Amino acid sequence: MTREKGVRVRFAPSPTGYLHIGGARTALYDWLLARKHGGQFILRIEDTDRKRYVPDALDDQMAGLRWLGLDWDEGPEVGGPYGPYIQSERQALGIYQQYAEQLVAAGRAYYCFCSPERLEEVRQERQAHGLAPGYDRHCRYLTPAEREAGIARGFPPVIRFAAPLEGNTTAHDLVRGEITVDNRTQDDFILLKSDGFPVYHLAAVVDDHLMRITHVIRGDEWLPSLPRHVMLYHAFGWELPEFVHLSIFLDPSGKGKMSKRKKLEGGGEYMTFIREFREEGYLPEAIINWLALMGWSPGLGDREIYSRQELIELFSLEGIHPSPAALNYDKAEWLNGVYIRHLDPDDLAHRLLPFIRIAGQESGVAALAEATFEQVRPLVPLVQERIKTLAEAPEHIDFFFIEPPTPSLEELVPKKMTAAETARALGAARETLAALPAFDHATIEEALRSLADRLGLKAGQLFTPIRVAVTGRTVAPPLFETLACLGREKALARIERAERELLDR
RNA sequence: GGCGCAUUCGUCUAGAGGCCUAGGAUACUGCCCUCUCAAGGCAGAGACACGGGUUCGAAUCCCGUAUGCGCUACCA
Repeated sequence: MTREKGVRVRFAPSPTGYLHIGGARTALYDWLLARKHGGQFILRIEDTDRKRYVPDALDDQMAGLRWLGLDWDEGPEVGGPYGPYIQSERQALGIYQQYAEQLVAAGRAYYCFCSPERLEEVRQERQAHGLAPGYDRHCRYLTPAEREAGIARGFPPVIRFAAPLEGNTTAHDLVRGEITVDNRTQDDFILLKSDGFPVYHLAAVVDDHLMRITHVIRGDEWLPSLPRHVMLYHAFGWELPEFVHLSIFLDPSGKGKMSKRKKLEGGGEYMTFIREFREEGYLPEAIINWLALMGWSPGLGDREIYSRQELIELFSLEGIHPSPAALNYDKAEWLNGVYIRHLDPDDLAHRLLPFIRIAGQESGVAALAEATFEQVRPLVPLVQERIKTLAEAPEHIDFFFIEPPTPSLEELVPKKMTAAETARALGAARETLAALPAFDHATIEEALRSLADRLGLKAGQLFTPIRVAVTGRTVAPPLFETLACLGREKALARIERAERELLDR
């Protein structure tokens, strides 16, 4: 049933906001289908609502898609044989006007001169009578003279679709099956607005046809208007594409629709824009993996990690779920951690660098803000399996760049030890470290472990004060690697500082 | 209000009439490992919305109820 050859799919966002997580998932499914079948993924911009236009939205949408690696074969900036790919530009060419007029000429559409005020009155009256709110088809039955009078009045008309007055319309959705509506429940909806711009229904149908789209994958909110689109295809005499309506995302509680940035019960906020995931230090490959499995399943049942290539190979429309999904941020974090751990250390260092610099700028720490790849690369093994997002890295390694605050006695002194004992242990450790022929992980570990033995201390009793002295905190990366990375000079100085702190009190 | 879509552990999901004592993942809890934190290993708790059918047999098919969501614009 699926026409697999020559698959052409489009992602058609409106530039009314930043690239949203739900939009990104739609784009991903489009892209996966196109890549799987060697077809084309087209980006089309539906900017027919000039009131809601947001200037930097388009750039954000494209940047988001590119960050995710969802490259489009036709669309803005890359061109293609069916352009232009921005609807306002197509409108300027008269494309929608032409097709709307074609329906008027065929008796399948008509000019409507009703004012917004009259439409509002009609709506209220119909509602008061328990009817579905909608248009009363007043202008559908205008005489030629009345039509002339309307035009003469100078009020720019809209063009409405003359919906069939009887019978049924049947539409198909690949994941939901057949949907049949009674045509009497359908409104004479507007095709062309009085400003000459098309309404979504006209623009989408015309462009999908003209661009030879084979599969329309879009949000669930379009399902109720699918019959309208089918009617339009029929009126034009065009072949129908396949339709797939994706269910929406719910907020993390699973109770409400997730739309704009919203508050969590706990008081926090959750992310909804792709740019936020990027800024929080998520890897695009992790987001792809996460999103792919949110609303679709390869049916294998026992795997969570899929590479981009595997997703392309396994993807199929049949695996798409009809039910809404609540965003599982915990899983996104976990997945991101998995991907970070699998990264090549050089690669991770490059990705970490901007986050470290930004953290430095925000905290006013010049050494962090000016961090270099050469400085960061040796620290990668210390953080790689400890971070879930790139943005968490700076807080793990900032003490390499800046003198940590003097630790408190409470942090410094292990349980069952006195301040004096701790100071003695630190002194012994300092002397041992100072005398070491080399200052690498293995040498340090061997020396410190045997020192603990000689002092009759447990490993933790010796290592904890050293860690606190050197890093300024009780939770830090493994000690020996940390010391080796810090360098002997700084390590010794910090230990000595802690000793003084212990003795002074 | 009308019309439509949906309903398996908290969450993402496997499940196409007997393979289900309902599987995996995440999150949570405990134990192990261990220089802290992680990572890793093991274990535990946790679901077929409800009610009727159909059938020898239903998470799977049908009907109803409930709940959630969507649409009902010269927005998309």
